[in-house]
Amino acid sequence: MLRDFIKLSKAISDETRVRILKLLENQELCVCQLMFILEMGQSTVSKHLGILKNAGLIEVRKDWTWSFYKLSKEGMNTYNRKLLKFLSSILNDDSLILKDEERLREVIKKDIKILCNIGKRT
Amino acid sequence: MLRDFIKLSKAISDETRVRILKLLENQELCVCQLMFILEMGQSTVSKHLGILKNAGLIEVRKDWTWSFYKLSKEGMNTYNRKLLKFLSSILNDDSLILKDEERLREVIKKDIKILCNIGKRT
DNA sequence: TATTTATATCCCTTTATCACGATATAGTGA
DNA sequence: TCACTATATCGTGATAAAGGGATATAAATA
Repeated sequence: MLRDFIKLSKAISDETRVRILKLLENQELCVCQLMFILEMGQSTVSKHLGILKNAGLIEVRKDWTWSFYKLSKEGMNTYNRKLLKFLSSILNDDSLILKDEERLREVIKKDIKILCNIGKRT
Repeated sequence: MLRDFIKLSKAISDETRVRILKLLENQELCVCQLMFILEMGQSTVSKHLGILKNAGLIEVRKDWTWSFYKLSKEGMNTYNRKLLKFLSSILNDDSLILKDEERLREVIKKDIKILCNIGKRT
């Protein structure tokens, strides 16, 4: 349906959301980890994740007190599957994407408990 | 580059522009023909065509007094080529797209000179 | 040259989107 | 139960996009 396609298309028409998708290609991440990498407020990150989830591109896994987001694997329609595959093939040498991945490597070295508290006090 | 991808993505994040692209899959069309099919004002159609052209998805051919738009063939980057191919594979059974193609068949039966005058007086 | 025609551009109004702070919710641990 | 934490949602102001009328431009024609 055209409306579904537009919804999907709008979901990826935002720099922050593309950055999130590219980050999630590496591994699942929680909101506070993304806050740290993207240097954005909690409500902003959460809303972007909501839009991506609503478009069916990502899914959540609740673990302890954190919500871990990852790229959708199952139950995806044709558009979404093709799109994620396409996305994974592009932008891998983009400077901003590379910078984000650099920051991702920092993040996964830190204890998530400490990181999220740091994130909260900035 | 991420910015280019976002620009492309925004270009296809609008129902009217996707309808235009799907119409141009059939054949090249001028502004007044699109006005008739889409039932939209001249400035609106022209602006959408400008956005698609700016994103590199379509190109113009001036013939007589008309500007005929068609899908880009050459000089396209990877994103655009892949995207147009993807677009051609989807939405072909969407009701609105089918309705547009129905209307397209009407349009190409008419003399373009008469059609464009009709379009102007509505 | 003056006029008509097709299209592009400008301007305005309405609507959508983004980012953020504040608040709500839901689960954890004391 | 009460405080704490991670996330979601609400409200708001700023910016961007959509649609359309009015105007500008450029080519064709009288």
